[in-house]
Amino acid sequence: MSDQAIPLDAETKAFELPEDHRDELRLWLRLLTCSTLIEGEVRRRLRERFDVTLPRFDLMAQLDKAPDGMTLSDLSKRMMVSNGNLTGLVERLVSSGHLERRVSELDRRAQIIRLTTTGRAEFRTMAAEHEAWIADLFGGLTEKEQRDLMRLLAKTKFSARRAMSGEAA
Amino acid sequence: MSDQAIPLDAETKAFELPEDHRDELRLWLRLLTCSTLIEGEVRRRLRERFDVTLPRFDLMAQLDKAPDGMTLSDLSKRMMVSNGNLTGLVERLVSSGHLERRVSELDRRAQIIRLTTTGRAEFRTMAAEHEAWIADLFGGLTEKEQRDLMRLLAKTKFSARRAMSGEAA
DNA sequence: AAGATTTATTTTAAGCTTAAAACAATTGGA
DNA sequence: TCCAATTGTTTTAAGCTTAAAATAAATCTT
Repeated sequence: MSDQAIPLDAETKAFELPEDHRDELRLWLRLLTCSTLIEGEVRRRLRERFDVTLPRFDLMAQLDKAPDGMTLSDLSKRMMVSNGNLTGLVERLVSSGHLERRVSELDRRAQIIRLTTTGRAEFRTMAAEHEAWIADLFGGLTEKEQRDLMRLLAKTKFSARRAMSGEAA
Repeated sequence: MSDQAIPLDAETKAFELPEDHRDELRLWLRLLTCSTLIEGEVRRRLRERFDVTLPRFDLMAQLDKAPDGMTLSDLSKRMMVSNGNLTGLVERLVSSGHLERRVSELDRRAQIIRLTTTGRAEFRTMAAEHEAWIADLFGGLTEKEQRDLMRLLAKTKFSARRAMSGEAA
């Protein structure tokens, strides 16, 4: 009779055996590689073609969807970046004439940020080209593959959010 | 007879009609959201649990796989970051005793960077926990879904690389 | 209404990141 | 050999990013 018997039933976690999670790690690294690769290329092209940074483009993209403007807090939630980050970003885009800020009438702490006419026009030019780049970068996937990937990423997002909100699997 | 007749055959691109690429854009934004979400959480936990930044963790991860060390150039290729970026990162980790550098005997321009004994031990502690976090974050996907996602991301990476190397679809 | 809490934003300090220029050592020819 | 091109690294300038502290206005409680 063996002294170091290990339960055959994997569900029996009495010994808290270190499980092998290398597959999930590989999956994460691949997801990160894809994201980094594409983001880097988009960043490079935005700089090259329009002399604009990706964070500025992203900020303008959010505002383009909100004709009446948004507050900094709304923006920071949408963009998943810190409030302090936006302060500087908005400041630079106001200086360059792409954005305008006005104090909210309902809440004197808050500012409403909006695209200027120029800012909106410039953004739309960039956005059209940007959209074509993305289509090109994902062009090697069939429509079905794109749909499948879309679905799996939705599930991944949901899975991560649940794990982040502190639950049991 | 209509003046603004549009060719019924979508393949006939004589007019270069602006195509609709919103689906690819949505796919890209979802990929980016997943990546940002998970990366942010990993960053937060690394700081909270080990007081370490993600770039430092990533650098140590590369070096852990190379017992004999790597040059800065090798590292920058692997990590997809600039050389100048690594200079500072390595400098800080050498200061903290996690890394050591020695001049290559074959090429006096190059330095070989390695984990110190301490650095390696600390990294492995962190890596084990990190792996469990990732498994948790991806835990909502079945094994099949993980395999499918893996395959689709491989294809995405391939697609992006091809688009970046300047080819026709 | 006063005081406590929350919410919106800015500031600060530190670190990450890049592109471009500079520098240094190596390699490949003529 | 000498010189040009390449390769490995650092420096510089600018901008991005965050967490934490500070400030200010609104809201809630009693």
